[in-house]
Amino acid sequence: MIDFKKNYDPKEIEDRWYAFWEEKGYFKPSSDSEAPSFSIVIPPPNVTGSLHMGHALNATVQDILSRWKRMQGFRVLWLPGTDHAGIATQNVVERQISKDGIDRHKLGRDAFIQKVWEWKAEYGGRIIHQLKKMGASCDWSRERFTLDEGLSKAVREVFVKLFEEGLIYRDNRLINWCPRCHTALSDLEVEYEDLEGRLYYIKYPVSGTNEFIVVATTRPETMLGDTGVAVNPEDERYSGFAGKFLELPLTGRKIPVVYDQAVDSAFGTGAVKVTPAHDFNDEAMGKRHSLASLTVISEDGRMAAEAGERYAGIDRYECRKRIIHDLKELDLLEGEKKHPHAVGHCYRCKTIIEPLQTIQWYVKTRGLADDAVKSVEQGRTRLIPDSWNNNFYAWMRDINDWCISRQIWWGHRIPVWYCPDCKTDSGVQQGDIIEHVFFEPVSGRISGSYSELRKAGLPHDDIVANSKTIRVSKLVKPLCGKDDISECPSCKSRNIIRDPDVLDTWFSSALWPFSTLGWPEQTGDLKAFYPTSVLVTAFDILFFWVARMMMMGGKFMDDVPFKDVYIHALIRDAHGHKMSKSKGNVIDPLIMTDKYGADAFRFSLAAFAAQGRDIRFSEERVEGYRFFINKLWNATKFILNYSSDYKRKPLDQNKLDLSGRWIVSRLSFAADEVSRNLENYRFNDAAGSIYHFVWHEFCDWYIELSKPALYNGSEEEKEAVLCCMFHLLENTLKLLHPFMPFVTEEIWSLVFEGSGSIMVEKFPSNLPKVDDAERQMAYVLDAVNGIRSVRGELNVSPGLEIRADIKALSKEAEEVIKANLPPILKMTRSKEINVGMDVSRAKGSAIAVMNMIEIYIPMEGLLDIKAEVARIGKEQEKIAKDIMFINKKLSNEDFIKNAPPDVVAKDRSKYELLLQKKSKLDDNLNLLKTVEG
RNA sequence: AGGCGCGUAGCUCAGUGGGAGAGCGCUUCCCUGACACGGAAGAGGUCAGGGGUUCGAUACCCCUCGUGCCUACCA
Repeated sequence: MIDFKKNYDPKEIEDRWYAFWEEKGYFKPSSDSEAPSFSIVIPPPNVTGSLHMGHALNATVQDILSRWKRMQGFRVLWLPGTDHAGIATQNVVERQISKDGIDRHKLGRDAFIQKVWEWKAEYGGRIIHQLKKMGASCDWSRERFTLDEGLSKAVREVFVKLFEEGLIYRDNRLINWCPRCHTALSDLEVEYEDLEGRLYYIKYPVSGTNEFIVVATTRPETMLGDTGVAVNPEDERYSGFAGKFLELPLTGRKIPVVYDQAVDSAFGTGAVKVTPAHDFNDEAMGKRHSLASLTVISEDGRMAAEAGERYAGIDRYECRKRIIHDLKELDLLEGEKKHPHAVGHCYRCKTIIEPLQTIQWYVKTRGLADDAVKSVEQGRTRLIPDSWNNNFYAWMRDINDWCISRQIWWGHRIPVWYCPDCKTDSGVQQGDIIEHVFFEPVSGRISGSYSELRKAGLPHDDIVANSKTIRVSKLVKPLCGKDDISECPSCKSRNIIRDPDVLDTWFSSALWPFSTLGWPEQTGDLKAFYPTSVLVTAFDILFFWVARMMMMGGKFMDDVPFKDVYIHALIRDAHGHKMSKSKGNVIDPLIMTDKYGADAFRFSLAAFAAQGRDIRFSEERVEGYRFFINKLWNATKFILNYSSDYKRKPLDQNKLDLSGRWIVSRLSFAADEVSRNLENYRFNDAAGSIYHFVWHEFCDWYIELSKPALYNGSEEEKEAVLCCMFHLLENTLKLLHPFMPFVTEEIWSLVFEGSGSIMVEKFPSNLPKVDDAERQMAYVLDAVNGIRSVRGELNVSPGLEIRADIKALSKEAEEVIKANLPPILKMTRSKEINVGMDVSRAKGSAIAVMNMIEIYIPMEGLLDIKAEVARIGKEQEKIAKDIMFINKKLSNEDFIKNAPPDVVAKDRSKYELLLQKKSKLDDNLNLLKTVEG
């Protein structure tokens, strides 16, 4: 006899089973190369991250799919890993070393990177460990990191190829710059937030007159870089200013008035200052009118030398105050007012970004994006739910070139070198236009062009090693190669300078579906598992990541990276707010697994995961699913209680009684539902199907129906029931295993001792069905439900055993009920039930009218006639309403003419049934009234 | 401003061109030999509002209101 605890306790078993599976190698793809492949690459979590709700849902979905497919016989690979999160990781380590007063520049590039690797070795595995707690069946032997040697090789290969094809290029234009992270950011890495700003009205004197043009701006500090003022050509207020100049206050520079359609006359004063070096719109406007571009804010967010002596070196927001103050002194500030507007922030550190003109590397995305769109349009990649298609198309249509260079150290360094000793095509010495800024003075120099510094006697290596920033003019010819370059191929100089920038982390993530499988080598994994079967992700990285993988996959693999993209919801708190640390509404998934067990938590996430809607997380529901697991546990315990000396036999349908045939049929139905729903990524429906079967069919009905046979039945009856029970339990556990791996494995091991792990069992399909069981079972269900209703509604004491008379309206009904009397008696707490086609109502009986039977329950003078009349009357009313409704439909010629015949037929038979029921209710009611009960 | 979505039982949400379902909560009753993490019986909904298409609309179309998100702009 197995020692079965009263209630299920997940704590002691989860880690044990996880270790067991891993040790057995079950997470690795089977070596059966004939089996069809099923592959998933994990969306690599940030190596600095720890598991949050989003990861938990994401991992649960992937694990359900992986375990399910594995049980279906697929050769499953779920490949895990993390990304190196360039900016985030660098920030973490910089903070760490700054506690010891160390700046990364003092440490030097190589030593700093070494520090980051050390940090990664110590803390980088946290999220992996947390995924294991969730039960994730990833193949850890294939775990990858975006900075691994192999993945770095892939990055290099891709960069060089794109460079050679001209799809990667350098350009000098305005980009989003984070002054704190000290790097460029892509468009996507900027988050806009509404802030309460101020709109300042500033008077710009018109040269040679006493007039002013008043401009309105939210960023007065940028006026130092103004190179024009624009007005709308239609704006009559400004019609006379063509060709005139303004005197830019605080600088004395003369700037032109230009006319541009883009100016909104209704906003502010209808005149807008133009600062091409610090605003994206102004940059475009400047280009249209050939205005100069003057950078007045530098990379650290302080005013640059060009801002003038009075302002240079002070912070951009301090400068704003000073400008306002100075304008007031000059009486050039006409006014100011509150003005809410959206301001871009760095997605990593939340610092307000500064548009800056810099030279960066870009990927030309147009053609790649068009191909990605085609793969969705042609269905080679499906987005699920497909309501995302339009969003995807729209974004891809408007995509800008992708800025991929970052001015940080942690990441894939750009494989490009520059030779200062060569000349540009136009004959300029390249060393003259490569500018170095040192971290601290070297031989008394803090900056200068490469040529100058060499002339001043600094050795090449010192110049490079001490450079905080290297600005390489666009004119300098980049040297790019698969292998590192140590000498200039044309002039053979060994004094070459490597581009200091690294690539955007997403650049390497974009290669993830094939770089992790060994590309650029043509590996067996690549052949077996690319394209991957499905990508599971949330919509918030659809563009960041999914779109870019599609672009790169199409370009380098000539095939989509995944056939399906299942886009799951975002998890919000119970009030629908996004979870965030600052709001303090974060729920830690590990606390959930600790409190309720990983299985209950996973099942909840699956049950929440309806397509197309965000999830409001409710802890109560997790608790509810823990109860469900306990229910399963106790059902198992019940079976084992009565089977200690039972030897398991294969299911023989001929030996089953009606309830057995019925429940076997229901199981088959439930199994089909689970599979069908999983096929369609309907995880909530799949979870619901199995939940309903286990609780409301298996436990509520079959176990109860089988009790008489188990308690008092013959050996044969008992054996038939147990045989059925084990069939149900076995398949239920298998159906549940992808959702709840731990408890199913635990029960499996206890019940089906010696049969190995449930993980490698076959997922149920094509289970036996029984056609007529449902119809016949309806009589039994009606009998039980009818009697229970009467008992409940008339408050018959639960302990009181009653008698019931059942009038069967068909021979079949009579026979079925007679054959199933013991469970009906037990389930209705009846001591006696008379069944027959000629049974009639005894005086003082309560009444229940069902479809094929009528039930009379003698109340021994306790029947409250008035209450019973009211009860029956209420039911009559309901039926009368239904009859009226259907009658109206059936007497409508258009309905008969236009509705599908089966619908009409269905309504007709429903109508007949209702009429019958009504007449029976009428008869019984008359009886009640006329003969005083 | 444009786009997408949502509004169904007290709450959280499924759902479908043929008179609406679940879980939790609520009411009444029961520790009946798997389970009180349980069992039985109930109550509860103009499917946001208005219009249209249809024999028939909660579902499809349009409008309004409320609500959430995304994208762009905001001098």
